[in-house]
Amino acid sequence: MKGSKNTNYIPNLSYDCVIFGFNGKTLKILILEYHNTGLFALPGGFIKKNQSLKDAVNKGVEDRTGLTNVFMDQFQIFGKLDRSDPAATRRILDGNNEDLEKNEWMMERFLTVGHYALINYEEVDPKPDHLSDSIGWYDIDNVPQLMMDHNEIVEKALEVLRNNISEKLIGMNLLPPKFTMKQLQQVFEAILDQKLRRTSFQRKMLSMDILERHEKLFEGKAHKAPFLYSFKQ
Amino acid sequence: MKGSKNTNYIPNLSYDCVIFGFNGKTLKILILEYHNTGLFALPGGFIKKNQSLKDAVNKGVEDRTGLTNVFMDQFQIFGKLDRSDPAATRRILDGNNEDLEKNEWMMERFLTVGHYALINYEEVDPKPDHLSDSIGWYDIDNVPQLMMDHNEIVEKALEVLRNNISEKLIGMNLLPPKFTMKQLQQVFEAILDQKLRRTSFQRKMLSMDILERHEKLFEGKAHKAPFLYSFKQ
DNA sequence: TATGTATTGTCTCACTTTATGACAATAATC
DNA sequence: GATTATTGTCATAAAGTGAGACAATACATA
Repeated sequence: MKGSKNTNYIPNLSYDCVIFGFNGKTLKILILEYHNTGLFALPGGFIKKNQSLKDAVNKGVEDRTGLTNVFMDQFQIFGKLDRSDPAATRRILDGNNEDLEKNEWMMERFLTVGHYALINYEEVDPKPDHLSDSIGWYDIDNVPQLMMDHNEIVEKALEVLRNNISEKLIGMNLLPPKFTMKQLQQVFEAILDQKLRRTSFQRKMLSMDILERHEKLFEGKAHKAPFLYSFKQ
Repeated sequence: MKGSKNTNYIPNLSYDCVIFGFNGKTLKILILEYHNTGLFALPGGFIKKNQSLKDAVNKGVEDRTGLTNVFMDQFQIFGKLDRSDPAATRRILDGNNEDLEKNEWMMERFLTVGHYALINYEEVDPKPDHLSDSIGWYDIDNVPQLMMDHNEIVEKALEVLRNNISEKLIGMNLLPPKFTMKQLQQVFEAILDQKLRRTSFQRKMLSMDILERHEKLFEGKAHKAPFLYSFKQ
């Protein structure tokens, strides 16, 4: 996008992605901060004219996390008239010494396609892109003020994640390939933001016939070692 | 959009809407046929540059059904590279003696925002728009071949409807304000495409405390008259 | 080596929800 | 007045869930 009129991208349309990770205790999301602006935002970008939406988002997430084959889903397009903020865009371009005139198209109204991604926190090495100072993990209940309507996008993403966790079993994407029952429970608890009963949870998970039991995990702790599990198939 | 370059609309972005109705027996959707083309399609359209996505879709549905305040929700954006079909668009414009050059922008790649709407079948008087020959109801299991990826959009819409019917109680939008328990059950059965148990269904609906019971409905049939219900609030 | 500690896997019992069938009530017909 | 089809509700069985109990066990400590 650097130093050119917009001949490459679909105009007026962007994507944003709420990237969830789980560090064993709390649910986190990736947020980036733009150079010299104090502006926080979700990772996002534009769709090339010869690129599918899916490819565009995958590419964006890969660039920022180094991960490929990330579980990801779009959940809503945000299309309000007043959601864009050209002043903020201008500040970002200014802060990076980008040519304003040549990026005029970015000041227009944008609709954005909201996505969420679930990734294994431990495998990720977030990298800031060329416009950003930093990219980092924030606890889901401690998200700073974000630009435009990005806070609303985060709220919606979390809502969708909560609705989907039980039926679609997508929580697996937040864990390493092998995990203990306790870890699985902690993921559910972090997403739903409520305590679950250990015995009921275990019974339910096992009865669903989706887990494969492996060797035990010896952590060196003074108690019975738990089994490791993976998702079947 | 008639006779102008595209200065009014967001380029490369459209909406399509799967409009569901229920005639008492089967679930139906509205499909339109373009003049002199034999092309069937979902009702859809473009978003004006100074119009929110929601307003655009509401307007489109109102124009075609005469209904305002229709229950509607977006469920997915379709963004594959090859989903557009400029040849079909050209046939539609040709069939209506529209100026091809002035509508050149319509031949570009489009992403579309899929919506579904639920309406009271009996209140609707579908009207073809100026490009269309006819608009009419089709049984959900007897949908003709549609242009572009519209069949896929219908499939997805139905899937989303099925997933949402139980938890979000959106089925009410398919019924008149007052209805019998049997009618309500028939809506569920049509959407889920499976028989439900009368007693369990009734008990569940009543236990949810969402229905208000009214006078009985005397249909002139030789059996006990059922109560009429409406949704609370 | 023996004992203590924290956590795990599983079981039990009470309680709630759901499935399935039974049955009386009733609006219209014969 | 008897018949018919459907409705509203109850009875019982089956399945699922909540809450706690308890033995098993991996390691720490003595």
